[in-house]
Amino acid sequence: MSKNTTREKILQRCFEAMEVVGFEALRADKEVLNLNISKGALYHYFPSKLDIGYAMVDEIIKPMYEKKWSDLIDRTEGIANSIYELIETEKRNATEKKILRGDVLYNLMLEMSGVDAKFRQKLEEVLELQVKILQKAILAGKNCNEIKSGVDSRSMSYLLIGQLHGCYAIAKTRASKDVFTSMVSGLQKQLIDVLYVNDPSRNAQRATVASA
Amino acid sequence: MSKNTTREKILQRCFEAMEVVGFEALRADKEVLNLNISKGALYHYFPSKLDIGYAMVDEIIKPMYEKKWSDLIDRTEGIANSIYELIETEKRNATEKKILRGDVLYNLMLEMSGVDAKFRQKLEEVLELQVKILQKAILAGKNCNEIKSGVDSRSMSYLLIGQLHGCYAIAKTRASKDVFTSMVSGLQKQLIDVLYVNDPSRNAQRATVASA
DNA sequence: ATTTTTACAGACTAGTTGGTATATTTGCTG
DNA sequence: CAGCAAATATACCAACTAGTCTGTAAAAAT
Repeated sequence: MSKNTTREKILQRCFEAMEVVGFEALRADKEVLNLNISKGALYHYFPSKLDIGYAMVDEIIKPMYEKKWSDLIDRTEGIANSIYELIETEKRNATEKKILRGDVLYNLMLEMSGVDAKFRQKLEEVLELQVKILQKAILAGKNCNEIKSGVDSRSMSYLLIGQLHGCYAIAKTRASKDVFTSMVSGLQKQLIDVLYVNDPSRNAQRATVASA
Repeated sequence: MSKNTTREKILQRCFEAMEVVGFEALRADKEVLNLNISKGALYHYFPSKLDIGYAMVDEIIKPMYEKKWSDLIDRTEGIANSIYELIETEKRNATEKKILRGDVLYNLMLEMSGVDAKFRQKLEEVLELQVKILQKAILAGKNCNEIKSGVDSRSMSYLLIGQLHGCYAIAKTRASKDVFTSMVSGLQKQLIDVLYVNDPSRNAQRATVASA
């Protein structure tokens, strides 16, 4: 899978630790020591801790979130259904542990946006990447009459991504996976009212029954 | 206003600093030194830094968020309008600086929920306080036929508060007040579709014209 | 073959952190 | 005013932080 170079091993390990504790609390030298990689090697590949952070965003997080929405890229039909299904996946993938950690990108956004300008800019890129994919999909959904013509694709994309963020944040504080799933379900219901011409949850049910 | 005791001065100053940099980055001793209060006094009133945090949540943040939603407490009519107006206020109060900082409670939730159990529990209390006020209001709104009977008051409350959180988070990363106001406007439009029997934005317009 | 560059190792440092120990002052009570 | 506790000052500390320094072994270039 991964190239398994020292640099990539460092990055992966630091990312996994950062997912759990956040960036500021990450102790990069201690993490890599567990891989029998010395501090010298660490600072050979990365001039500073912040540079590890930048690399994590560019090389791990950005591709990760691009993949997350990849179902929507260059679609011309079945879009309403796909969006609904992607949100459904978000629920399915939730575990108690993941909810306690929250979403890596969202956590980083709140932690680092105010701390370092370059970090903020890189996180903004990832955010914008998601928004653009979603925006294009909503536009296409309007074209094929699956999505109501009244919705503004750009602001709806921001809102939807922000709303998902909200679900993660509240569920993290409530420390409850159930809170997360029920909030996301509520979000889906809202979308059916606001976004879709037809109700995609029916298709989803059909699909679920068919695959059972 | 405030009692101006040493303890309260410490708490207020630490809170103001914490609003900007977060809890972990707060240097309580250096903050109070600027008030000519020594480290000895600080640790006389608070056994540890975490205890300062707990006190900030209990004595400053909790009342702050209770006040924020106080318009909804024990109301029996004009509820849809009041909710709409409170969200409108959120937009009005936004400044570029505030958006860069984000919302104190939300920031703390993401920063501290995973770090300290007692902190999480205290933040959960504040969250729950807001949810309960909103939930009661939505219930009352259903009673007086201002809010659609189909909505579940509890999950809708969570969702609404989470959605506001989402607006703050995205706007912080985009570093733009405009992003915030446009997201909140989008949220209001959704609520009109999903929540309200009549469109409260018309009343709001009427009220705005009348007060001008 | 020799020089140069890359990749690493690990001891070391300067600065910071939250917190303590001890001494001194203040304000109250009898 | 004596005595005592609360309030405050200040020097101090151990642990920890990100990052540097010096050195070396292997690879690559010349």
